[in-house]
Amino acid sequence: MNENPLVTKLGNFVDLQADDLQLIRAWSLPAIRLATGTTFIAEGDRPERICLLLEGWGYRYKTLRDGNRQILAFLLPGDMCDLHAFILSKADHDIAMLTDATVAFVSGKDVMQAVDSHPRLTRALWWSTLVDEGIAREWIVNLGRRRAVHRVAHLFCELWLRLRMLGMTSDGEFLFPLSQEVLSDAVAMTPVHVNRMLRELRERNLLEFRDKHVAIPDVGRLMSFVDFDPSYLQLERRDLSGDLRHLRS
Amino acid sequence: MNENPLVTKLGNFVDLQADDLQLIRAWSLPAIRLATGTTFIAEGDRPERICLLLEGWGYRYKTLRDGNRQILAFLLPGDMCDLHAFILSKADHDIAMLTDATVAFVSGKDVMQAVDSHPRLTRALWWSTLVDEGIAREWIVNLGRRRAVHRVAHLFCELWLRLRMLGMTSDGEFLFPLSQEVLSDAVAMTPVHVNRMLRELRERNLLEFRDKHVAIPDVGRLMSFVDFDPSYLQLERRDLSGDLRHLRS
DNA sequence: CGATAGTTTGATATCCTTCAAAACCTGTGG
DNA sequence: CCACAGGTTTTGAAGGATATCAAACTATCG
Repeated sequence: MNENPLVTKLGNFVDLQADDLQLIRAWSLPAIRLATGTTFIAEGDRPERICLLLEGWGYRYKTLRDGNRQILAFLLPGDMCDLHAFILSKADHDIAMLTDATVAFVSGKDVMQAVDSHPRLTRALWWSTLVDEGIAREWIVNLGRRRAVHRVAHLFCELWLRLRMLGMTSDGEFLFPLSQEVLSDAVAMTPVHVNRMLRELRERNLLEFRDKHVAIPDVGRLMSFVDFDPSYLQLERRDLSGDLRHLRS
Repeated sequence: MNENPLVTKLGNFVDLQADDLQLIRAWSLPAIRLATGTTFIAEGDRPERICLLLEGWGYRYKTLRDGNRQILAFLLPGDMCDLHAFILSKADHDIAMLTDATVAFVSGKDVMQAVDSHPRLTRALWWSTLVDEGIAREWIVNLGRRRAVHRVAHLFCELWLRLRMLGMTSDGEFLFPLSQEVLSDAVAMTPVHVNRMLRELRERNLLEFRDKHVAIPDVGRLMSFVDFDPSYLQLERRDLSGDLRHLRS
């Protein structure tokens, strides 16, 4: 967690070289504090700069006309929150902070220049947007085909692995700063029912809650409870064998 | 529909230059016929080549251990079916054909070389994966927050617009080769309930079915019925004003 | 014409929502 | 240190949307 979280994340895909690292570190300054609840991208915005999340939790969501909100993704340190909005030139959903956070704003021009001159970095950024897409697809499966208990449990498995990769877990537990209402908008249920499902998970000894922390007594048991398949998170270092070796280095 | 569908699609984002076009056209040969039901990517595969869909319908899906299937996306002409699987080096879901189809296989090496040498084309491909991500996110909203009737109606709005962009609609109608069972796996309902929702849409004069075609008597009415917001499909040509102009051309 | 897949309808079961209220926290001011 | 206010969590009871089960009907194709 001392390393720049974007470096940690992209390093999972390519061996970044000195100049790539320098670029990323330059992007990460100056660090800016944002308060819980700050919306920094609203649907329809045409962002001029890209927000890199360095610390704290954010989320993407859409609000329907009837006021219902669906959370599309949780944003964790290392995530470039609105890269897609910049590339597509127009945001199709809102992004806001769930906790106090620190971010850095990178000018879009800088990123696009880097894209044109650093193919290795470009591929790494592209890769990271594809991982996000994979997460979105698994979210579809979760909402479409899993029962309430499993839906909630699946989300905790995902968060566990993403946070662990960032070094933000310790001893089978992590900081979980979200209210049950926020959770309910992520798993598409009522807060009341989320509450009951959490109780069930507690009673099955799959999860424990203290202060604002979740503990997972036995990660393996939780994962087998939901039949969790982590491959969509692309956590294993890319395999270097095969045709691609010459493209890296 | 005479133009190469990938050119049509990417042309929506950048003005492709002669060499980009040449490359894409070269990718599109030789054209290969695939029969309905062919699976060409299974979860865990590490594809060496990328499949470009030229004609017909495909779909992405995941199958859970209990046998339930969730369709993640429909693939239409111009879609590079497994680009992400190639970039990520491992497929996290299956891809198969819903109709007879014609495709072209591009070697991954060729694509990656193009990526390193044609920044404009790279950005266009990246853009197209981001549009797919936007579609996936809207799918999340659809499954999470819309009632059955609206869920089905929303899907037809999306298909209408995507097909129209490709010139595959005529006169308020299009070829819809899917069974209600396939549809039910896309909208996460039982086939029985899909059937009832289709009846309701028919009774409301929002949709009509003949042979294997759907007709939408009044697209505007269908869209306002679901409160459909097309912005996630990124159909408007990218706005050329602002900081970005120098990056294009 | 029969076989097979897809569509349609009905009756009953269930998961989740909705509505309502109590209990519990957390911070704040007196 | 207590009282109080606002948000969050928890519990209960009843209703509704969708699933499940079962079967008839229809279309298509050899």
